[in-house]
Amino acid sequence: MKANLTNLLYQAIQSLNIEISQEQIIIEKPKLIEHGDFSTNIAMLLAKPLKKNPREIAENIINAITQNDFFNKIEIAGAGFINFYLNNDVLVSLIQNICKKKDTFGSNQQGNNQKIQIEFVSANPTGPLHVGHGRGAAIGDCLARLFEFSGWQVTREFYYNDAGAQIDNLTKSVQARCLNIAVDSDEFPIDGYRGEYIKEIADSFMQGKTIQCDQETIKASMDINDIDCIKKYSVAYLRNEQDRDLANFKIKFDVYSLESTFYKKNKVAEVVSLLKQNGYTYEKDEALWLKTTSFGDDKDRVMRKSDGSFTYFVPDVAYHLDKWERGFHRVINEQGADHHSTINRVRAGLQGLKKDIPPHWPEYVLHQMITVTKHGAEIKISKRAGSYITLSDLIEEVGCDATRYFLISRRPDSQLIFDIDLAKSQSNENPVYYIQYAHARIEGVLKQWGGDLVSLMTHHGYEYESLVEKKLIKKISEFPELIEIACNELAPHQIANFLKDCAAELHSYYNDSKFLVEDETEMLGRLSLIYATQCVLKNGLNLLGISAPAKM
RNA sequence: GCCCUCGUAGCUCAGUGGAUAGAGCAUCCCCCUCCUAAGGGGAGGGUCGCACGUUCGAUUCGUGCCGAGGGCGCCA
Repeated sequence: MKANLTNLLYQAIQSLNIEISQEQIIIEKPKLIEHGDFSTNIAMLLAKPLKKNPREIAENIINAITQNDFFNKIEIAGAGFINFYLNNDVLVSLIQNICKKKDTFGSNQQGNNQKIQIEFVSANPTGPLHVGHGRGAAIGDCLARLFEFSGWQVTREFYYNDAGAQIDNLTKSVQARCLNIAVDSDEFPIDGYRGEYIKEIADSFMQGKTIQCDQETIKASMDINDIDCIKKYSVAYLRNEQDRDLANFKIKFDVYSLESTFYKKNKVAEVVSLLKQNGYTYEKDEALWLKTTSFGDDKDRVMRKSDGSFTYFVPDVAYHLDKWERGFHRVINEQGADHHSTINRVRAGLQGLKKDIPPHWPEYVLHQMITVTKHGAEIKISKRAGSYITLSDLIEEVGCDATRYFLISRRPDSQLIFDIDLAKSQSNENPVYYIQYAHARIEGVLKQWGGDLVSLMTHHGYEYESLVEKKLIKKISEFPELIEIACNELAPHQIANFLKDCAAELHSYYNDSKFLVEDETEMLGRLSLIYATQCVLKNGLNLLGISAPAKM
């Protein structure tokens, strides 16, 4: 429709002998329905070069517009905007098109079936997932759904460190708890993990239980000095717990990548020697450094510590080289903003390999911190995890749907306050229920009607005249454009906001008009509009991973 | 000190180079003889952190300052 309009304007302006390129014509969708379905500011842009009053130019343009099949009203407004109003036939076909496309309405083939990998959560198995992981999970999964809806072949991936210093730390903590050393005792490891879950793992280990993880069965040896077994057992225990939390959050990964595999397959060593060979490293203070300053970093970074082990970003570079070699020319990493310093290092490492990897590959979406409040006060402590609120705490308190909604509904780069009271105790006023209720209400009407849905795709003769109808039609027809924007800007929160607005328009319509009326033309016209709205709500909720109930 | 993100209504947050800056919560008023009131209609509430610049037009872009959070480890 936009292209049609651009073309229409282009023809008109050319016929006035005004020099212009198609790209200069910007079509907007006015915020207010009173300003029409489309508008353009072209007359204002032409005012300066033509040295003419913008309203006068607008008038000339309107007079030059030839007959067309789309608009029944074109007028000048404000400082020189030209507003276009769609005619009823176009509105009817917009609605019927949505009803016909149903589940696929809003989807597109922008991705052209190319591969994209989205890495998210990537929590190390050293404790239960916290709310920050939850935010990452919601954002990452929603991005994945958005890209699938946009014609991409998506791989969801989870990377974790199963070897480094933090795992040793976990092992020592569990061992200390096996020995019944209190967490506040001087004998407890200084940087040890102090949450209750460490005690649970220790107890379970001392009872000689077995754990099933990644097709491997691990039996607790009950031997306090069996460091290797404690390590394997603890990691498996926590991996299982994280998987359970993610499953409760309706999130599934396609691939899990382990840091240790990049050591085992010699990939880390290969990366190091390649960087050395390309002249991007030097020795200093018994450590090996990477010249990240060659790629815009403010200082060089240590790759190999003086104790001989590598810093975390070296295997990360190996991992990303692996992603590249697996054919993912588009990769998005979703992580907490506290990790933002890795971006430069990983990209610098990849550039240093001289493998023709683009400088801004991979892409990153960083999310800011979350504050959880209850009864007006911040809460920081959960019993099991000790120092933080877990994702499962949240899901248990407010449910999966509401948790997902609140974690996705804000821009990733703004700090977010998760108000448990709002999400839970005032659940009647909750946006997620508000949206779901709109969907269920429509279902109720359609069920009561009980007619053939096909008749909603072929009806004719009804005039959409009321303001509520026009606003609703405008809203739902913007859905495909919204998908493109959310996908291009990596901004899934826009879906949540859109759905809330869409539900609001529906509720207004519901209160304003009766659908199951005597007049068949009237009934079918209105029912087709709410059915189209239901399709949009359902598709949108699905992109957020939130259920669309038929009844509430 | 340097780098990144943010600063919009009492609170939580959207949004935009253009038309009267929006929503939810909270406050106040009104609406079920009627397809689900988990709903709707209305009222009040704003120096879009501050200043300067670019522009026909800035809340949006740029610079500086102030404030919040994060990063500046041979932690991840």
